[in-house]
Amino acid sequence: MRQNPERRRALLNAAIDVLAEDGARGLTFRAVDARAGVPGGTASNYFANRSELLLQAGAHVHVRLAPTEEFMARFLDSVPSREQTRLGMRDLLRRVEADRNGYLALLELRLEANRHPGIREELTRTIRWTLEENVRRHLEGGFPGDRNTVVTLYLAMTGLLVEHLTLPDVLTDDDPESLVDRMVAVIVPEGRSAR
Amino acid sequence: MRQNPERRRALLNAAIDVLAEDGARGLTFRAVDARAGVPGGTASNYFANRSELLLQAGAHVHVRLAPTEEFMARFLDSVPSREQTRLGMRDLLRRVEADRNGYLALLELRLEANRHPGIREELTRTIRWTLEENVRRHLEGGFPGDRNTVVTLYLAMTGLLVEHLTLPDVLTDDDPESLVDRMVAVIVPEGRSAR
DNA sequence: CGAATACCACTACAAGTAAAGTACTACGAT
DNA sequence: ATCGTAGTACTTTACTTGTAGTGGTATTCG
Repeated sequence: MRQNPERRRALLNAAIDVLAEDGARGLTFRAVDARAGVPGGTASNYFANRSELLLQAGAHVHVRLAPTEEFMARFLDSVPSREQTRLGMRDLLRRVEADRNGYLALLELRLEANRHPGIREELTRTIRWTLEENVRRHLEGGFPGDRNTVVTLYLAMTGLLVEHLTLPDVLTDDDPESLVDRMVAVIVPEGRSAR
Repeated sequence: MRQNPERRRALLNAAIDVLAEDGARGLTFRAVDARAGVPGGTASNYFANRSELLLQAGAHVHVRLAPTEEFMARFLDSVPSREQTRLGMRDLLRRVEADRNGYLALLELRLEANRHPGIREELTRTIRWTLEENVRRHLEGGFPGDRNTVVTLYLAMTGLLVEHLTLPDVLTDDDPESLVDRMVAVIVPEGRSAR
């Protein structure tokens, strides 16, 4: 088993792109080699088997999709309001559009989770933590709405991203940005926090 | 090319189950044969190639997931209210839980849509029509809320179903039914129609 | 009523494809 | 000089597909 961490990262990024572009069906060692631009057989030397590759790709996807520290700092410093929440959702949309493959790979991994308990645990833990962090920051920061508001927002945003990435022409009357705006307007109350 | 419609339907149902259980990676003619309990080579005789199989499975999934006529009639006869909307969402959840594989296959097909324009068109057309029908019925029926309400509800419900089917333990504090209830409470205004 | 025909189920085969794993050589860094 | 890695090449295995061929059944026509 080879150890070069830089190359390992490159292979994981390639695996994420392969997942997004060719689906779980296309995720083979050789396909990852090709996508990473390394000679055939390399991925074999870095991952014991397909499951191991999937698992590590699942962990790496969150690194790629995480918000920048800079944005988080700015968000936490702001005056809590519905408008700030709107900007937060817009930033999420922007990040996903900037790394379309990352989020598509996450969707592929969600479906793989039905078959691989290891991946299910990994994704559940990470996504659950992210959601709970969002709830905590929202409530402690004094943003308008309660837990249900945040959870509903999370679900609607998930639906929007799925729709936008897989069947963009279903919601073609609206560009996704204004769709986000109107979604926030429906879900988040206007005033300060309810509780 | 064989024509027996009963057998064709059985093969399509088997294809949907294979998609859900083994993913796009596992969808081969032989796997469909095995799942349908027919001798090997049968699916080859009913579908020209894999794309054709996917396309017809995509069309058939909507047949499996469609609400019963009986429910629709009862819904249309009811007095419009947030409570009725809640029951409608609960029924959707019930249907999806009753045909878990159908909805999972739909998610697999959504991801395949990124690669097959034919499937993308098929799914876009059907899902778009369904959404627009929901909007129309909601508004014409005098249910509370406007277009944004219905679209937001659709997106949140999509997110909820994705979450519930792929990573059920992310939202484990709440059983999905009460989650639906609270989601509707957040999104749909209490009173009669706003416009 | 019987025979012919058309369709289908099922078995079996043949060939092609691709994926995985590993052995081997060369190279570079320590 | 040695250890770990890059890169190449080969072998083996497994899987998938497509189709030919056979036998059975239902339907239609004389």
